[in-house]
Amino acid sequence: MLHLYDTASRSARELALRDPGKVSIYLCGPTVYGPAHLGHGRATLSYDILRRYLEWTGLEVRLVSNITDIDDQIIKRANNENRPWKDITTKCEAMWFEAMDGINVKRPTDIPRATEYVEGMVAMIGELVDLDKAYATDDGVYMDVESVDDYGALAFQTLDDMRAGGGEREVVGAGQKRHPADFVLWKFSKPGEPAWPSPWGEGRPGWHSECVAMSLDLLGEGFDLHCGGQDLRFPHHENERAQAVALGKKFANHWMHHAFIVDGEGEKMSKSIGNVSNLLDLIEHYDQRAYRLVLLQSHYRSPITLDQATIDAAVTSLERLDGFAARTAGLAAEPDDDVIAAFSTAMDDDLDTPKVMALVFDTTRRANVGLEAGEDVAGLVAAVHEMCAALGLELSAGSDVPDEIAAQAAALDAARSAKDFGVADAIRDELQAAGWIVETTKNGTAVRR
RNA sequence: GGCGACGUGGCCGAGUGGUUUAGGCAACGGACUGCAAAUCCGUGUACAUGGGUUCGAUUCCCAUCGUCGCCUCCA
Repeated sequence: MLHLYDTASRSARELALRDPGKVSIYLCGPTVYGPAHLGHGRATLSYDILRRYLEWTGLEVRLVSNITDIDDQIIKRANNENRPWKDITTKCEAMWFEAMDGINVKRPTDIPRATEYVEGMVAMIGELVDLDKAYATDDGVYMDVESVDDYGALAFQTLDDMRAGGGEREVVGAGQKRHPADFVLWKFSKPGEPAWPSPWGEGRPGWHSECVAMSLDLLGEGFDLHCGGQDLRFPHHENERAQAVALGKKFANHWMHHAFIVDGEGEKMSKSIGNVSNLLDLIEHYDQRAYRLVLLQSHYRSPITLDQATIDAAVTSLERLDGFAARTAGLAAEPDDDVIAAFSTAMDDDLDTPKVMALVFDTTRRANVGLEAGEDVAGLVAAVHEMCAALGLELSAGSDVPDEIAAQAAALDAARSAKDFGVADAIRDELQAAGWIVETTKNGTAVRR
């Protein structure tokens, strides 16, 4: 069974399942006000890998991932561009899923939108107010963090320590808050802003409430796993948890956080892989699988550098794996037990995908060696495919070769047999110029792309 | 200032108190090839700096330098 690092307990522990055979996961999704960037890619790819592995082990995964479609950033952009905010959210959501499809990230099983949950959030905030754990001010309704005993459990800091630091930062909503860390649950709207009714006045929900309402509604109390980026650990996840705790509800049983990508300069997010800073550009310019492979070759809790060289290296590695797939295309067998066992062991150890990729490459090499020696390597080949598939990495044995290209390959072989090397080289150059990968095998010339 | 993470060979990136190696990419040498490509074999004073613990540290501890994240709305 999977042992996964748990942020709250700060140790790797078994991912305990509330319901046997089923995994309930909540993943904080995007705010749809711009294109999906490379950072979003790491998030979704990391959890796609987790999800696929869990499914591979035979578990039924329910993955809820929300769309935040009402938020200050959205309003700001709508005002700047003088167009309806829904126009922005609709288009950005469509682009988001286009990007997700492009990097082969499976759709969540549930995709709730914030705007669909406003009533539920109002009801929840009402309960908090009734419990005197939330209160209204002139600009909204705030959560009283001091009413939550263990507030700071995910921040690893007490409220006093938090207050001690961050000196020069502006405290939002300062004047009327009971504590500087109190966060907004409901924001009163200004004229012209999108607004929903509430007992305290028209407004919109704060960011931290939607995930609580949605996760508890769709997954129920004590769901298995809550995921997101390390920057969400605090304040977002802390604040989600605070609301659930204040309501007396059991929240996530396990917390998983992934690290960021940085660019070659060590900045938080890449702005310069070539000209690429968003996912759709990346997919357009590079092998879609390259980013996934880069992530698989490092650990999800380590920050990684993503620059031109990193992507290029991954693209080359993929060509190597594709070449292997092409070379072994006809072989079919049950995957080698030992390899698969090693795979499971590594994955169960906090998703040790770097070790798994080392295993994939080692297995590939062993199979290549066996192949030349004329041994039966079908089990190894099948194991490579099994592992890659379980990680969402699809190997390509190449597309169909048109008759005319096959004819050229045959002509190349004929020229070589006749020791007519000038002709042979010319044909090879021609094929390569047309984008075909030309390989010489024992059975003659093989082409693919 | 507080909290968290991190500094590994040309690059990316795992890992470990001690004999032989993560893995990928690149480079170089070799096998194979008509030549290549692919594949395979082999090669490279690696573990930020200074102390300490230890028979022995890249791995543990302390300090220093540097990097990154969070400390109110960013994956």
